[in-house]
Amino acid sequence: MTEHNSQIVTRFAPSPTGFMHIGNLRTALYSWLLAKSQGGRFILRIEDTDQERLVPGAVDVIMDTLKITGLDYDEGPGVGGAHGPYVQSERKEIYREYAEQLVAAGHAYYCFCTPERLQSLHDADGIGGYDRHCRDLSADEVARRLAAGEPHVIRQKIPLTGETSYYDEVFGEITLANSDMQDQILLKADGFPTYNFAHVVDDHLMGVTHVVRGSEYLTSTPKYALLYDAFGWERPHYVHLPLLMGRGEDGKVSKLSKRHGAVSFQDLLAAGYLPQAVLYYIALLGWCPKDNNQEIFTLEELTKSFSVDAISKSPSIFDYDKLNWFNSEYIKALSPAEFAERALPLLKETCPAYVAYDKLAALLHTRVNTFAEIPGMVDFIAARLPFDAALYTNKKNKTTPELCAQILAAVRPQLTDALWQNDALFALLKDYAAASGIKAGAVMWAVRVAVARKGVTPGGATELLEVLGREESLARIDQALQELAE
RNA sequence: GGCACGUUGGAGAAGAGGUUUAACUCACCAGCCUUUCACGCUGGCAUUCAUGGGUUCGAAUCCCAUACGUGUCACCA
Repeated sequence: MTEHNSQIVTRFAPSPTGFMHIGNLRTALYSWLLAKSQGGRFILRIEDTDQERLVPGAVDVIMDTLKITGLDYDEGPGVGGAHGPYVQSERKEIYREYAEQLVAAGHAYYCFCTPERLQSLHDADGIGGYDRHCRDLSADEVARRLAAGEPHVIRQKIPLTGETSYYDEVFGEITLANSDMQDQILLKADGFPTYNFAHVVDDHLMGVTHVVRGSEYLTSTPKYALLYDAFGWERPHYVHLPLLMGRGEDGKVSKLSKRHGAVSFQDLLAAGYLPQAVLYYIALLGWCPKDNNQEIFTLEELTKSFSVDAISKSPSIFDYDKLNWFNSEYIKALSPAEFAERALPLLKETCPAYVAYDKLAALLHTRVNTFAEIPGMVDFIAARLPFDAALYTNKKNKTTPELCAQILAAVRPQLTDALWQNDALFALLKDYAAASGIKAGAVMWAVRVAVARKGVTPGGATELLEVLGREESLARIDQALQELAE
């Protein structure tokens, strides 16, 4: 940061695609953090200049996401501000004006080439740029074709020689030969600007001091810098972020995308992740707090420790294992009531009415990574699983089907209605173990397996009895006794 | 293919010439605890920082080359 005397202004400028990619969310987060950690302002701007990709309701998705995550903005759609409108399609006239200003100054030119001709310039791999066919058209010809209403675009006139550099706050000095840059399109034939042009005009007009975005823009930024120069505007500070990658099933790493699984914020929420778990997990991808604190629970804490110089240059791989751990930590941090509020609907939906939902929820609280796992964890309650004799043999507790049958037969008559509560049930089984000389673990194992018919359950034997209720428990034990006899 | 950027363990990473026998977290493994699993606790998990050179008394940290990876070369952003 070199600019301390004036206020920092950052922005998040997504295009409304209908979903919030997790990489975009991280960009929004860092952009927000940069502004807020310096007492600056944060702007939301919608980049919807591609008329062919308009998605209805997509702006709401963006606004909802920022709302849920607490990334509030000082200016933007819905809240207004002094530099509006904040939706690019509503600023169409502004771009034309500035583009023509550039043409007049000799930094841009009209191009009448057809999309077909442009297409033919690309090789088989789609590589190969514009040949600057219209760069030196005479003023007369341009005027004539314009008057004739010929479709046209406006392109940036990149210097043919020399090189352009800029300083990136993360990557340092970046230099590109001007000859390696294309005369990119500024204004499209439909009159809308391209991203390449619109964001420069808007960032300047909106007073953005720090541009925070993904590193895929690292090598196109010199062109933008040239645009600032052509206008005589002060260039902003650039903060390019390392990419978020995913590892595919083939083991290859590439830009995080749908083929890696759930990668949009709403997909992750739907998969049972908590908003803050997602937010704070991605905060740690490409950035590390100085104290290396892995568990951050508030945006304030994050804001306090955020600094641009701690952003890493190398791409990071999105790891669902760690996200799961994060999520389980945040779930554990929930109060029992908060947990129940989210878990209960799921339990009522999947489990029969005789189930003690509250007790079950309490058992699940510390054992769950995501809410989406719950149905799978309680499947044995929702319906009786098929008999599996192998479960009755447990090495550690030294159980065999015969022993289990013996235990169940002995215990079953003592299971009276009166003691249907975990502690009492537990005491009963413990007493039986002591009296019979059988290991407590074996007794518990027999009962739990008989009742659950599953090896891994969200609770011990008597906890499950309590959850299932007396009637269902006894029915399951009777069934087990019968099956073991056969 | 050109250009740009990157490279510390399976993953996130600390480290910014000597106090590093490379921190911490996830995952994994082992043990303990235990009414199973989980939780919790304890311990293990890179003699090595992509490779090869060089600079230096000394390098993960500086330089060069190579390899590999990623990004980018659209009337998409």
